[in-house]
Amino acid sequence: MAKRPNRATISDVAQAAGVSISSVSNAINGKTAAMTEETLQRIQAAMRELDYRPSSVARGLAMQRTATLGLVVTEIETPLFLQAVTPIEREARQAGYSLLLVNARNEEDEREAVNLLLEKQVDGMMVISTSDPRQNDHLHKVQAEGTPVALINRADVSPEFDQINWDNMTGVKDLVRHFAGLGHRRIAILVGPVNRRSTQERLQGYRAGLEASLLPFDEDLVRPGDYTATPEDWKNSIEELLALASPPTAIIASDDIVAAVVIRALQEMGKSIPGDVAVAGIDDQPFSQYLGLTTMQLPVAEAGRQAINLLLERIHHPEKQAKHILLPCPLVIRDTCGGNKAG
Amino acid sequence: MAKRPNRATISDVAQAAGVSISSVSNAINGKTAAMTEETLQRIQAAMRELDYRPSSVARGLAMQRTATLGLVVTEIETPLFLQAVTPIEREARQAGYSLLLVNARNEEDEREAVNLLLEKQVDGMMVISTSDPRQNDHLHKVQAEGTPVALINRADVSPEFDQINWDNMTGVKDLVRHFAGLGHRRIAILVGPVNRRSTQERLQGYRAGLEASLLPFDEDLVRPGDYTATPEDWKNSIEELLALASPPTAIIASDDIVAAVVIRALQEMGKSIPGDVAVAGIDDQPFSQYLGLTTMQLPVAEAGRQAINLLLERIHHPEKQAKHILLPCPLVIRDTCGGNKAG
DNA sequence: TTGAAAGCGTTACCAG
DNA sequence: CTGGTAACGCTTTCAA
Repeated sequence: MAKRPNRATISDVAQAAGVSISSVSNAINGKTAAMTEETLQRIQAAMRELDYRPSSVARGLAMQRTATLGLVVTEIETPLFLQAVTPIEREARQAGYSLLLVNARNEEDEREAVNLLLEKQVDGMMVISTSDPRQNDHLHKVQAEGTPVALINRADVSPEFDQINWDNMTGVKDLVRHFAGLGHRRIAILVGPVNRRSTQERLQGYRAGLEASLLPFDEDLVRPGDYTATPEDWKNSIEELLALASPPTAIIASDDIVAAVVIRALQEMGKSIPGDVAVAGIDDQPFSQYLGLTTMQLPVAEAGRQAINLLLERIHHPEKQAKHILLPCPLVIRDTCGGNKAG
Repeated sequence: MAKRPNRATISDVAQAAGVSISSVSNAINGKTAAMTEETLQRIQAAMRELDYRPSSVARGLAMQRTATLGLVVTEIETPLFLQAVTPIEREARQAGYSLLLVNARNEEDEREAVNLLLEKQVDGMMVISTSDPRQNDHLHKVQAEGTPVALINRADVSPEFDQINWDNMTGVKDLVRHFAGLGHRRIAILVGPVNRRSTQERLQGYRAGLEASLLPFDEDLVRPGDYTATPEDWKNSIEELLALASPPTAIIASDDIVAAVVIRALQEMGKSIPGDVAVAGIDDQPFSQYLGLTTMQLPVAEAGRQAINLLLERIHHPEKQAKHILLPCPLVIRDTCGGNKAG
């Protein structure tokens, strides 16, 4: 726990350059308008000489802003949300901010995480999580204390937060209509945890799609699952589905990984894809393109980009109203749904 | 850019509790041994009352340590290294540290990133990157200034840094021997960028494996590629490989994604896997298990875990010598190599 | 155009 | 056992 060897401070630089601390400070912060060329030169030389690096900690204390943003990510089964991290970090840094990353494993952990970020005095924070219903009172308090918050995939009803959400509803509706357009009349859907808002929206989209295609809704074709369901569970679901008197010719999986499992299961059962059964996923994970998987894209990176931009906007203009953005989930048509070149 | 409404400070608490600032500070930091129960109670009550949260910025300035660690990740094509982030964050937080995440897009960017972390006065930093040959002089300077550095996948020769590397050599050797043991005599390998150290090691492992299996080395079976090679490029490679007078019966892909492409290409050519051609990947990405892909695992999460533990160790005991750890890359035998239940 | 000095919120040392 | 007070490194205001 040894203290680090003292690095050069602003006063060292001032002394070396033979000027006052304020002048060095001004030089650092580009308030160079009213400064002799010579002084500036001397200061810069001294800084280089001493390998001076300003302390953002001290600066943070003095200015009451840290140039740091917080990102809280709920740890989920698939590393899906991690895809938002890279673009967020990029935009943050471009705007002169650093990123403090915190993982939250559950709701209580999230509170702790938020608290931590508050102690670190971040200038703003983003929270990305699954769409389970949650309490957001701690986040309201954060905003009340003056730290802007942007939410991804939370669908909080209050207009107070900047928010990005995905249009699961329309996405799945489009998917169903696409299948219907391909001639499918029995379209099954595997869904995740029912309490999750995304699940609800997808089911709505499913029904809406059927309706728009003049297809009847059949309870038997909806298989509830869970993100913790094992591959075995999903395989069983598939078998039951295919054992139906009138089995589905198309299956929408709850995510791309489940889709991959479904495809394997079907192949093991000797079914051809999409010949016997068409399949689509949800997510558009990186590997999906290599599977030729048709899927509904969840634009995670885009969500991150938009979230941080909203956040930055509001940090700079706290008086402006928060915005809610509903991101479209485009269909990515590849091979597993048929009708494509690879048919 | 409005200033945030002033939050309660330590002196507010002191005033409210009718004690001195020092006492509050002591209470916060658990130096509660020599304190009246009553004073403590009063202080705690005041803290709760005012919703007091200590400022880590101020504390950082006073203590010259920020309880923050930096993580520099080179942005790579596949999000492979992101798998290290979650475990690193977890361990960091458990140890009382926060994580500042910085993405570096290239070498120059890395310098900038490191500088940023230095300004933020992190107590230590980790760098994870591809194994291209690099200059590490800036990192040497960081350590010289007293900030410990741990490296993942850099294979720097100097003993000065804590380091985690993967034993690509042995891993690929094992893979080759596994194939040989299955009766394969023509084993092809697709490799990434040749200047990358991992590529070199894998080629060494490849040769060593052949030798150990008494198999001849055949230049034709080594297909150099590039992480930027398109799926088309890899398909062409496969076609050329299969057009050989004596075509391979087993293929080791340069990573799991390439393996997925290879598998698709083979399937499109009407080959069965592993019946006609066995395939293995390198990485063990999350999706690989759903493909039934046999692969050489790159224990990324484990590398992260070990790196941060080394780093923490050295932060607390700067006098101790840095350690180098070579992490084994175990084979994950699944279906695509044959010989397994799924044959 | 430059400099002195007062904060920023904590910790840590040293008297009382 | 408690309370002053001097750092910590920087920004900012106000004089000169």
